[in-house]
Amino acid sequence: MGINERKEREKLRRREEILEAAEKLFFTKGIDHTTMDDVAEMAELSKGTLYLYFKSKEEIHWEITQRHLRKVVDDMEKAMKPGQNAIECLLTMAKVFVEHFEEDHAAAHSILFFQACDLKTLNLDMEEINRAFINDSPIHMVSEYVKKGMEEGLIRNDIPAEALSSTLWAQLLGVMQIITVKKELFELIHVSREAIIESHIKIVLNGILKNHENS
Amino acid sequence: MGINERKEREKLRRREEILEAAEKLFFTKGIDHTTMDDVAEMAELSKGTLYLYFKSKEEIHWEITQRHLRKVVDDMEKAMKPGQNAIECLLTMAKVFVEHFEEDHAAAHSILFFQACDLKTLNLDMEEINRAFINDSPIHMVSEYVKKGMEEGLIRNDIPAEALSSTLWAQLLGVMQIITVKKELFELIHVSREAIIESHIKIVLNGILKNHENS
DNA sequence: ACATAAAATGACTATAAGTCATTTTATAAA
DNA sequence: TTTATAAAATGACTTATAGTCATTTTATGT
Repeated sequence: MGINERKEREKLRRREEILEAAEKLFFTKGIDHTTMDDVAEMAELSKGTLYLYFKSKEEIHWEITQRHLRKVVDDMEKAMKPGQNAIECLLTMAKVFVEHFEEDHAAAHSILFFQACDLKTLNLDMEEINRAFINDSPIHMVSEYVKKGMEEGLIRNDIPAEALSSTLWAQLLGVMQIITVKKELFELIHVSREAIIESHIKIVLNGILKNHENS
Repeated sequence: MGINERKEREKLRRREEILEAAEKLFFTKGIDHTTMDDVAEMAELSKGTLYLYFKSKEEIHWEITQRHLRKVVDDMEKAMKPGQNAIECLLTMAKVFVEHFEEDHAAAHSILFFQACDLKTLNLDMEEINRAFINDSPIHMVSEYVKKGMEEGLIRNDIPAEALSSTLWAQLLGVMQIITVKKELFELIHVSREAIIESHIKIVLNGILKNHENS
């Protein structure tokens, strides 16, 4: 009785189609200006059907963001070169992340939206939060290399690895957010996007390196 | 003919009343759950009247946020003690800012909202942006003390002061954002709010201090 | 061919921002 | 005091869009 299996596949495929339609629209007209009617039309389905596959527009948005983040993690892993030390790895990761923001504005917008979005309003269950943030998100990879860096004696070890990693992630997102949404402001004060990123990297690098004077 | 002056005062007063009503509601029921009808009722006016004084709900929100930021700057200035060096001043400022976030959740929410909000969607004119971000915002004060710190030889001077200040601000906001909206996530991985803030301060402090080995 | 369950539909409801023709109020002029 | 006019205020209405649900269509098994 392979019919149920086939139906299951078809349901997943339809889900995919909806996500693809939504992603295309989010990319071209922006999330805020994409309505559920737009998504339904693009997916060649009725609006009601969308709600059989997703419980809200936000859930669609959330799923697409998760994909973007998985893609970033994937690209980060590909960019790693053997023989790099932990610091070099972290710098590579930051570079890949920044490039993603430049190359895919819809992805950037999505990631920033959920970065700014209150977890409570998403009412995901704990398992989903766990999976999304601990396993699929770059924050997990940051944590991995921070630990490695501490073991290698390159990164200061007077801050717990989890706290330090979360902080690095939060700081980078803060920087990416401000240069993305407050672009005009920085033009006004003649500070370029690149200058801010460079400044961020310099500060953080200096901030996390083990100080050989004191250790 | 003092009538026009009196009318002008009354108009400003009414504007104030609307902002006060809105702020009260934002504080008690949150911005998202406050409708313009709510504000109108609280201000004992009709909804139409609100739109004679503000062009949108967002404009009311924006004005209230500006007030919160001015209050923060004010408190920062009060907290300064004579004889503090630039680094101590910057630490005091960070402390005051963090305390504000703890004490007034509505203010925190407002500030984070506009931090995440695209400048373009606000369509403010350049003058207003200038006033808001360059004059009234804590970022200006950060910049002032960063420059002082560079002159005192305490802060590294291989990064332009404006870029460094903007970065510090962006990083701190990124950290405040994540600990505010992703509280549950950090509970899950057993990292406290305080641990993240401490970690942030340590990294940044170490990151901006002039390295006496290299200079 | 028929019965049943699963999937899909789209007209409908709900909510809330923003508008505008009309009414009310305050001031100035006759 | 009455009347004309401008300023301020009103609230019913329009618009936009997320989300629902009774009904219809399609697919499967008997």
